[in-house]
Amino acid sequence: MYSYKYPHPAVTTDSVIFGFDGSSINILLIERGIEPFKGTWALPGGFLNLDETVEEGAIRELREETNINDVYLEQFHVFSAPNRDPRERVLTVAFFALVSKNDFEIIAGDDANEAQWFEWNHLPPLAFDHAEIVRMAKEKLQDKLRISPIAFKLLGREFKMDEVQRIYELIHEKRYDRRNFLRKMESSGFLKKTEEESICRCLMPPSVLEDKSSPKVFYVYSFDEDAFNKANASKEWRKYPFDF
Amino acid sequence: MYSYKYPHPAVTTDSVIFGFDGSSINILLIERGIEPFKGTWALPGGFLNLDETVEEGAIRELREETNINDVYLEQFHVFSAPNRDPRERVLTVAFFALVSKNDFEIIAGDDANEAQWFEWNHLPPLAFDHAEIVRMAKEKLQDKLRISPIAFKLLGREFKMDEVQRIYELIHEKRYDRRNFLRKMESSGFLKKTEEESICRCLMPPSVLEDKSSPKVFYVYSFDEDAFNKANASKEWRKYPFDF
DNA sequence: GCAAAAGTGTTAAGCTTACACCCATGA
DNA sequence: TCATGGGTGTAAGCTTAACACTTTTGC
Repeated sequence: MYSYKYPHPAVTTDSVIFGFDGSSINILLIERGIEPFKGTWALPGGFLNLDETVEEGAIRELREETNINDVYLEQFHVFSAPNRDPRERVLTVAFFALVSKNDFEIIAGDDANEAQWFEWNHLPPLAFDHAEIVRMAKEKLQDKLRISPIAFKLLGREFKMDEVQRIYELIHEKRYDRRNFLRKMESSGFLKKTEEESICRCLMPPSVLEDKSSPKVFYVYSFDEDAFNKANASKEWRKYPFDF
Repeated sequence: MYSYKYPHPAVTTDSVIFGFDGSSINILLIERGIEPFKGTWALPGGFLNLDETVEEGAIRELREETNINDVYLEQFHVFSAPNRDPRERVLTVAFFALVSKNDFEIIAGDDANEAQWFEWNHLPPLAFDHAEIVRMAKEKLQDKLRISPIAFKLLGREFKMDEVQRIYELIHEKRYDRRNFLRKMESSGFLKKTEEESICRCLMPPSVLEDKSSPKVFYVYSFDEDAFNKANASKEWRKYPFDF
């Protein structure tokens, strides 16, 4: 037992993991294996250890519960309604994470029966106040997308421009003109167009590569994170290259 | 004594209160009356009660420690390094608040020796990790200022346009052209220009009002919060009317 | 009287938006 | 061959940025 002179709340972290699969945005949920809300879908997360920061706790829980490692993670809000957990006073620090869905093999662990992706507009009923947490995560993601090149964290190292456009369209719930989108994105100066030669090697399935009869060329891009960080530090760039 | 099966961190709230006095931005600090860091300046804040949200806790602490009531308050980050407080594991939810400095009479209360405003670029050494908290608060304030009409919370109900401009210049550390600033601000559509007649009544000291010899007319504005909220809800407005 | 602040328009450059056709690919 | 996706340019409208002089006020 741990005793304190004054009452202390329990503290958890919960993570809204957004995963893009090339055509839709998904959120990773786990089915709770223990009470309360046993059998209900919930955000991955859990109690904070006393020797770790909330960031470290969130990362650990992701690894333990879903087998997801090494992702972009950002805290966005504390949810603290006194009765949000029926067991005791539990305050949660909410994070969102962005991943390329296909980069991970999801494996449910620990006190989760199952871990599964859901299309982000068709989530099942959620435990606790997790629906509210998801709602706010979407809002914060939208805001953040406008001012930083966060979209690329939903993609692999190389990607086609229309995948980027799809992400912006899904998050902002808006359609964009293909040519205008391309032009503005390229003019940010942080996207490298991969040499056409290498394109075939990178993205085509082997069966296609072997057929030398046609070029099969598409432009493939990668995000130049170093260039961005340098420009960002010196504050010498257009106000909002990623505001669409 | 309060006992738990698992260890729980203590939870506090800390608030960075930005106050504008017409020419500079200030931060309200208290001098700690108790150990640790007794006699050192620190952000107002304190331990969370178990029957209140973090927002309610932050508001209560402000009232108790500084006599500030009824302000705009927004949480922006959780600071959770395991050793940030020498006493025990303490995790803090940081808020920032915006006030018109002259609206409040600051009275130190509780476990504070004194409460005092400091020009925000000349703060004394701070207790705990409060310098880091202030640093991040300034960053978040800058971001938030770009996308929302938060500047007006630093001003009274009526204000002159150059006060608004001064706020933007101080926060973004940048000078703006007076005419361009005025034009863009007015074109947001959310500023009401007070009738010139009423200006004399509102802002002039009585001694000046009695001297009828000259008009003493300045344009005075107020922010139309209702119009903004309505427009904001319907999402039918220019992308960033407040991005300077 | 003099220094400081408030009022006021125009122009050029840059950015955003709208729009249509051709070619290659895969079914 | 037909539907789909990917590649490409231009013109109009809007927003921003740069710029100076006059009047009023407070000292």
